[in-house]
Amino acid sequence: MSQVAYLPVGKREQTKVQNRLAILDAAREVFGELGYETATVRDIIRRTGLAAGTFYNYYRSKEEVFAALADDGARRFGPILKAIRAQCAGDFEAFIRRALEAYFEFIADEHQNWTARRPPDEPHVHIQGETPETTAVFNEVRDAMQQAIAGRGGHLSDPVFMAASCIAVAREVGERMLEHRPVDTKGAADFATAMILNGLKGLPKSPESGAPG
Amino acid sequence: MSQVAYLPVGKREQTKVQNRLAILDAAREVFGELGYETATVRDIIRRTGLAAGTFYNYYRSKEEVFAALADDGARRFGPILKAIRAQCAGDFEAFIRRALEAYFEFIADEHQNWTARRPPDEPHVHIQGETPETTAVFNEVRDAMQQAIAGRGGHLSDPVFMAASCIAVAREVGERMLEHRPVDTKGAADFATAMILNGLKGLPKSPESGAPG
Amino acid sequence: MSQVAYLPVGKREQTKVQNRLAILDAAREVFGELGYETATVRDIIRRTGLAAGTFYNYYRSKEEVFAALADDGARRFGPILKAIRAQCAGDFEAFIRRALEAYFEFIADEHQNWTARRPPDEPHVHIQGETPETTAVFNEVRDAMQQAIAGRGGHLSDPVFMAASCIAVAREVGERMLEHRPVDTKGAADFATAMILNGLKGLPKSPESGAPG
Amino acid sequence: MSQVAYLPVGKREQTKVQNRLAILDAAREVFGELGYETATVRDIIRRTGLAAGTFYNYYRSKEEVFAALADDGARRFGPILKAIRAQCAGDFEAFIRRALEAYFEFIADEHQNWTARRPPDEPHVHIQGETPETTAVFNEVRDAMQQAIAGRGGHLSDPVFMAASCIAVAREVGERMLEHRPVDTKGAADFATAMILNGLKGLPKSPESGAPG
DNA sequence: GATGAATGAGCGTTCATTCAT
DNA sequence: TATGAATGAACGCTCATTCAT
Repeated sequence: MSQVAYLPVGKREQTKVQNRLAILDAAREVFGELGYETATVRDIIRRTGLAAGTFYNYYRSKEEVFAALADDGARRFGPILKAIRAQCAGDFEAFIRRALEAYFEFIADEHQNWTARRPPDEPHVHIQGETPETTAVFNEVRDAMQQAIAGRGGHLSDPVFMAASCIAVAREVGERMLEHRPVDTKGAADFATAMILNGLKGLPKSPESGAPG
Repeated sequence: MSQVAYLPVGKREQTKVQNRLAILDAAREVFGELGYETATVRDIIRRTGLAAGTFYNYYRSKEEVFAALADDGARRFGPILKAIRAQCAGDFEAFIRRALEAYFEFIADEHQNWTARRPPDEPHVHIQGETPETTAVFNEVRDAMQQAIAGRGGHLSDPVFMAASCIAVAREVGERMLEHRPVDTKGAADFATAMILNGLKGLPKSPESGAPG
Repeated sequence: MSQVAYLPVGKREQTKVQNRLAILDAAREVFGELGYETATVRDIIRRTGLAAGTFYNYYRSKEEVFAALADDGARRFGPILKAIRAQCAGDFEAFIRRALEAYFEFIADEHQNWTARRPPDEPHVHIQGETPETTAVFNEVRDAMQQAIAGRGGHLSDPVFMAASCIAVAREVGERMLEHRPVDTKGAADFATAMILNGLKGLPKSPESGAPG
Repeated sequence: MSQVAYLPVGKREQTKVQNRLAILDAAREVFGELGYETATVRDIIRRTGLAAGTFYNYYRSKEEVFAALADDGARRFGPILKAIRAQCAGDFEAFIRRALEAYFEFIADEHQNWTARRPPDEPHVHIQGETPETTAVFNEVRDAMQQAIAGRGGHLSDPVFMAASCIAVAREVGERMLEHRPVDTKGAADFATAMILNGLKGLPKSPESGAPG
């Protein structure tokens, strides 16, 4: 009967953590399969085996569980990206290359973990590449790129267009990558890096091109 | 006493045309603001001041009014794009440049016409660049680009990644362009053209680059 | 230009009469095919080629056109039944027999006229036997039978049950008759008459059987 | 401390059972008053005092609650009828008599239970005898009669007319019976049995009587 | 009188959220 | 805290009826 708990690891707390994780997992699946709009809270809790009301003990709304997933992705990816920025200080090209590599690896992992959990051969609907987590990570890469581009001295055109373009390339290549077996993160990173760096290199030098500042 | 009516000009016909336009306009706004899933038929008709049932005198469903908007865009843009393809046969770079110009001009027009119709200073939520019409036009450009890229002889990397990237750049640059005054279609086209053509030029030459087949 | 009209037969009146008839015909068809609940006013007017609003120049509601059809049947059948009652005064069995014959002939005619008007081989839904008109005629026969039964001197059981039974037999046999080709009104009348008269003959003699009075 | 629960007795379970019954009762009333087509789900739930959505916690659709009522009747009456058929094998007249008795008793019970549940003197519209339950029971009797008639050796006229007539008599007599106090099932059964058996006996002997085959 | 678009109450149904147990 | 039935606003859509033309 004696129990010394240095951390909240009693039965109750374990259950709480487990339930929270179960909801998150289910939500990731459901959002991935159905998209945010089509997915319902019922879809999520049905997959956990918990009761409908229990959902609201953990998240106040469908929106909040979505945000929590995104947070989770950001929390795991944030340090990685920060390290890359530190290592590549001053070397723009190296930063772009390594950030893209990390991004593609993250979303490939995410996708793989999640699809791996399903029993094989079970009937299931087509699965979208985007989940809140991959979206959040994408947003982090985008912000980092925007800062890197905006902060770069030199002769380049409008940084808004530049960042938007780089981001767009990364997102699209990432989605295509996930659609093919085997998932080839190196190939995707090579392609996107070349496309982005060469594209940026060739841009007109005038920042007064009329593009928004 | 002589009266030659080239068009239906009775009051009834006028209101009919007006109502149809009002519904289309409202639908464009609502889809732009909320997206297809979130938008409801009631959102659309509420904005017209018409009664709920009246919507269904003009369109059989939410899907149909969406398709009508997309059709409209495609119908207006299709011939333009076809002419460009004919004129630039064989000249890939010229095709890319002119297709992008035409695309940016189209969405700029669309956006302007539509925002111009609103009473100024009326409170309204931020409006996304994407409407069914611009989406349809965008899809046409995408298809044309994919064909152009896939059909190009030579040593290039995976056309799936290439087309996806070009398209993504066009879309993102287009959205950023619309967010700033004055809307500078020339600047956007210059930027996107350079980004895409230079990006493509610098790609690794081996089709075995690891990209999906 | 001279026109001597003893009756309202001007163009206007003709159209009015024609429209009224067209609506009645269409309503008979539609009620027969779909039943009162499922049938819509739109179904009726669509079949006339008239405009929706025109319906309401002739009948105030779906209910009213239904009643008008019933009236029409009653108006045509009433004199026939009255004549039979006069001729068979005092002869209960003859009255039953001839009333049933007249009833089966009426509904067979009605059914035939109406199905005959359709172009052959045109696809159409299954058609119910009952229309407001046949229902009305049925009601007249029922009332006559109830009176005849109630008014008969003698030893019989409860007239409410008796009338209900006779009526039920007539209705059911009538419906089955219409379902078979060739429509055999004589056979139906023979059967129903025998069933009813023999059934009535064998009834227990006590009017105090506890049945409602 | 020992507690053996044979039935769920928590408050929740009680309300659930109560609600289910309330919905069934309301549905029986509404279908009886308005008929299946005219009745709406809202009519049903309004009468229970429950919220609109609650209906769908118990039944998936209007159709399903109707089927549940019919099932209920059939489930209760089926064994009774089966026993009668077994006991009367070969004795057609006994079968008819006892089947009719059982039928009239069933619908009388049904009617009584249901009207008893209403608060007395509350204003309410007249209620038809037919509910899904009585309809289902009636259908069972009909099927049994049709088989008995069709399977009987001998010289009789068309079984289609015969079965239809017997059934019609049973139905109509049943409805009249319910309309009068006190409800006299014995009187109704005596009457219907005599009417049917005598009616059948007196039928013309030739199967070529002109009735449809 | 004929027209047919406009109306709006009402339909069956869904679903995020609440709350008594 | 977990439960799951209850809630009720909102959905897409239908249709009897009205009314300006």
